[in-house]
Amino acid sequence: MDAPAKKRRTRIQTEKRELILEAALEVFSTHGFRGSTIDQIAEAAGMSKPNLLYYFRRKEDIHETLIQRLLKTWLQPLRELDDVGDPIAELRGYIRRKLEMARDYPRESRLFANEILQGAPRIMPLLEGELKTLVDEKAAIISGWMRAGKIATTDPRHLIFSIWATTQHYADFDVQVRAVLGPDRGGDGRFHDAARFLEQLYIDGLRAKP
Amino acid sequence: MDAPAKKRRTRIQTEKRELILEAALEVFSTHGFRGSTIDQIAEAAGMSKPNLLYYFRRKEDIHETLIQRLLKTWLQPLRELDDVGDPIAELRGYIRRKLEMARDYPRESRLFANEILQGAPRIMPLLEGELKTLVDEKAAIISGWMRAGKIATTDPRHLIFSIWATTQHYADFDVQVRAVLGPDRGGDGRFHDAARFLEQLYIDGLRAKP
DNA sequence: CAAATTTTTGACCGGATGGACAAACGTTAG
DNA sequence: CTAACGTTTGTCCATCCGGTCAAAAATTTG
Repeated sequence: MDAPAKKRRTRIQTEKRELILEAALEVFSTHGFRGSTIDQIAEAAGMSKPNLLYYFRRKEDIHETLIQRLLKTWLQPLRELDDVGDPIAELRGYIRRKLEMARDYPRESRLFANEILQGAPRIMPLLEGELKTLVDEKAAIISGWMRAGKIATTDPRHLIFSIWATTQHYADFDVQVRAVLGPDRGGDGRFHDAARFLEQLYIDGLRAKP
Repeated sequence: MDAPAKKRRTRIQTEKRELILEAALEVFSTHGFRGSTIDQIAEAAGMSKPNLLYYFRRKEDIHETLIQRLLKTWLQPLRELDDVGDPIAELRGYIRRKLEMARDYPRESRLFANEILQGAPRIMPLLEGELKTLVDEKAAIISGWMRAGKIATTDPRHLIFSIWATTQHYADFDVQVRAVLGPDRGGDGRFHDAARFLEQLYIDGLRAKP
C-alpha cells in the first residue's frame, strides 16, 4: 500500500509523507482524482516525481490514504450526537460542529464530495455499512426525542441529510457562495451569518411542536 | 466553437449533435471533464472518435455547449420567484420546482456541481454577474416580505443557499442518500419524503413570526 | 572516518489520450 | 446518372502521464 512497507518509518519518511499528503489534499480536492497528476502533487510538495513515488508507490495509494484519514474524522460530529443531553442542545451542537468542519476543513469536504459525485467507487461499502448503521442509530435517537414530544416530529433521516447539505454547501460551493455574496458580505462573516441562519432554521423549527 | 461552423445544420447534424450531447452529459456528469475521454463519449454515443470530432472539433466544445445549455434552465426556477403571489406559496413553489429538477435532471446538477467544486474556472464571470444580480434581486423581494411581516425574518441569501443545498443534495449525493436509506426506503419514495420534509422545515419555519 | 542505508534525481518506457488527415462511403440535388 | 456535398472511418501523430531503474547524493550507523 505504501512504499517503505512494513519497515519502521524514518523521521524523513514521516515528514515527507505528511508533506505529500498535504499537497495531494490540495490538488485532489480541486481537480478530482483523475484530474490531478503526480507531477502537480510533486511540485506542490516541492519535490521531484520519482522522489514522491519513493514515498507512495502509486498515485492511488496517496488518494486512498487521504480518504481513509478523512473518513475517520468526518463522521465524528455525528458520533458525538448523544441522547444524554438536552435534545435541542445536542442538535444545535451537531449543526455547529458540522459548520465548523466546513469552515476549517473545506478541502476534506471537497475531496469527499468529489468521491460521492463520481458514484463513490472506492467507499461504497463504507456508505452501505458503517455510515448506514451510524445514521440508523442516530435516527432512532432522534425519533425517540420526537415520540417523547421533546422536538417537533419530522423525518429524522432527511433531517440529517439536510444538515449535511446545508453545512457542507459552504465548503463545496464556496466559490459560488463568495461570488453571490460579493466582496463585502463575502468576507470572514460568511460562516457567522450562516451559523445564525441555520440556528434559526433548524432550532426554531424543531422547537415548534404540532 | 462547433464543427460545422456557421453553415446551416443538416438533419443528420442536428440529430448526431444531440446524441453526442446526451452521451457527453452522462459521461461528464459522473467522471468530470478531465476524467472523461472522447473515446468514452463516442462509444456512449455509438460512433467512432473521429466521427464525433467531426461534429465537435474539441472536447471542450462539447463541455461548453452542455454548460451553456444547462445554465439557461438552471436558474429558471429562481427567476420564476415573483412577488405577485402569496409569499409562502411562492417559496413553497420554488422549493418544489428545485426538488423536481434534482429528481428529473440529476446529471445536469452533477455537471454543475463538478464545475463549482473545481473552482468554477469556466463560469466565474457568470456567477459574479448574472447569478449575483439575480440573487440580489430575489433577496430584495424576500426581504420585502419580511419587512411586511408576511414571513419570519431571516437572512434571505442564506435562505436561498440552503434551498439550493438541500434540494441539489438529492441529485449530487444520490448514491450516499440511497446507501443510507437502504433498498426499502431508498426506492422511488425518496423524493416524496424529501418534499414533505422540506415543506415542513421551510414553510413551518417561515410561518413562525417572532 | 568508512561502510551501510536511505534519499534524490535524470533518463527512460509504454500506454492512454486529444486531435489531424486523407481517403472511402453515403446522400442529395440538378 | 452524376457531380457536389456531407458523413464515416482507419491511420497516424505529439503529448501527457503513471511508473521504473540505476546511479548519484545524502544521511545514518558503527
